[in-house]
Amino acid sequence: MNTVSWIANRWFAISDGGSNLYREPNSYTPTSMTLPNSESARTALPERTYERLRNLIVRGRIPSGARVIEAEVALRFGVSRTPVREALSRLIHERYLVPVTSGKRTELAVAPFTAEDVRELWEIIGSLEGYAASMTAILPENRRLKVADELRRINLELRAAAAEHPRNADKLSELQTRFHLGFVLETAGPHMRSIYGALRPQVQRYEWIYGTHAEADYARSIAEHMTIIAAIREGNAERAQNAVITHWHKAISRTSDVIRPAPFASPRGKPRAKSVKRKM
Amino acid sequence: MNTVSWIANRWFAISDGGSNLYREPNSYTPTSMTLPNSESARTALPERTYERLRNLIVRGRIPSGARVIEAEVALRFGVSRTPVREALSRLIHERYLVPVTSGKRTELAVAPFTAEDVRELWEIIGSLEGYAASMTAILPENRRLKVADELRRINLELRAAAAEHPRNADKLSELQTRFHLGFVLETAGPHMRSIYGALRPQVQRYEWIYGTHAEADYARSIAEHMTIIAAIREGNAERAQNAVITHWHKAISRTSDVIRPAPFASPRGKPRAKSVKRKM
DNA sequence: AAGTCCCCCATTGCATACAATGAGCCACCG
DNA sequence: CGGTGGCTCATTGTATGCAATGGGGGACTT
Repeated sequence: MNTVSWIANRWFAISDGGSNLYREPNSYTPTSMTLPNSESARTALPERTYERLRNLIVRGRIPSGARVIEAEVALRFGVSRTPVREALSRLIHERYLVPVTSGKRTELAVAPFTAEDVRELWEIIGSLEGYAASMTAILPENRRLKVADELRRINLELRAAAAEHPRNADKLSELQTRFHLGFVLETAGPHMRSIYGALRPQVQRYEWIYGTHAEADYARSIAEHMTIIAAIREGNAERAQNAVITHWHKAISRTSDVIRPAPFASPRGKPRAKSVKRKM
Repeated sequence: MNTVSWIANRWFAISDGGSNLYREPNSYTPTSMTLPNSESARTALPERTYERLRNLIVRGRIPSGARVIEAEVALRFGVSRTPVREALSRLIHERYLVPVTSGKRTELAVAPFTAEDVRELWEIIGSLEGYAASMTAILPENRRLKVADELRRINLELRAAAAEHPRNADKLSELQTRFHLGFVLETAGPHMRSIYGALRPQVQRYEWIYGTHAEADYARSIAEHMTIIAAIREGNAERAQNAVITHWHKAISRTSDVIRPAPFASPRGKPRAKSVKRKM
């Protein structure tokens, strides 16, 4: 009765970018969206595993609702379950993965897309970016102008990418992310980087899905970006903050409109791996 | 030259509250600040370990700068290193712990108090709470009034606690936290809960230290709280948001003033545990 | 054929084993 | 007596072992 109905099937044969086995025709090399993390993360493997998995999720390679199994990831990535476990734990806390079982053992699946998530995430990121934009707008003029120029460049790239046929969802969502990183990182301290770095890819995940819809509109978003750039250029903190918050508010409906209510469940019962063997 | 100079000594013989070995005379039973986390966290042990450690840090029982050692925690808590590792990883990402080594092996210490942290944390939490307060202020009148009454009750408790001699830093920081939780949780979705739940105890940690200073002022803070309550009561979203943001801005200087620049380093060299043995 | 029960195994949770690293200390040398 | 280089062990990083759980499918009954 309380069954989670959106659990999808397995995600096999997925190109990763991490282990460059295969690169899709329409692929776009990600600029390692992980923020320049001053002090290096704890270790290599858990961090790397986290990034690879998150990239797969954000860029739709592991679809919403798919089960994610520790041993399977470990096998595919060629590491033991321990670092995978650490990565999964982090992905749970950042809400890329959600538990799908009731009992003690927690089985995991990629979080579904929901309209409530859009509203909440967009509001939160609006607040944070609004503050960041206002801080950026009061930087010394030379830095402001440099940021504005960079943002303008990215925005033009975005316009070009939106005009392509077919569109490249990887590239589009990546450029949108880079635009916002462009002014947020300018003034962010370590806490902001940490929070924003965990949150922004959540948004990017929705942007990616948005980009796969043929009728997706980018013109309005690009125009709103220009307002933000102008405010930063002229050094008007309040206007910059308002422009950012307005941008995100307007984006809520644009995005919600193309979110499918819920992906379908698997054909019969919950799929279980046929056999996840040891390293072989 | 680049040595981390604030690494303090070990934290032994610390009362926990978790394993109720010993309760200090001036102690205050914490209302498990962990947010009501709808879907249960992954498991028992890592979550529980995380909470216990975070509580020890927030309430000053493991002092800023102290080394935290996996095996030692495991021993003291009576669990294996695996769940401890998961907890530590989370505490790192939420910036309660920081790496103190340069090489590959990451040794950990409790994050130092810094004035930059205060500024950044207070600004971030101000943005988030400002939004939350504005949402709370537009709730239906009956709920608003209920929230306002609850906030008023907590604020009076806080005033009473501030008048005690000697003051109880545990109780004071706990009440401050509960005041803010009082309106944030009212409208928070899962993402906000997750972010705020990781961030708020960081602030509480500073509030705790603040509370240990005899000359700490609470009157102004309590008065600002009343402004917030009034705005929520009358349903004025903009005023509520501004009241909250102003409150946090004013708190920045109050708090920074009592932050010692840096705790001192250990007498000679970095202390190492004499021997952390197996379960015995 | 439909229903029910039970057993099996896929998967997780936790503990432990093993390898690697690098900081301090001691011995030795100047 | 001060410097220095190598050794040792405290501590972390990763892998693996082992127990527990519970969902699903197959076997059995009717």
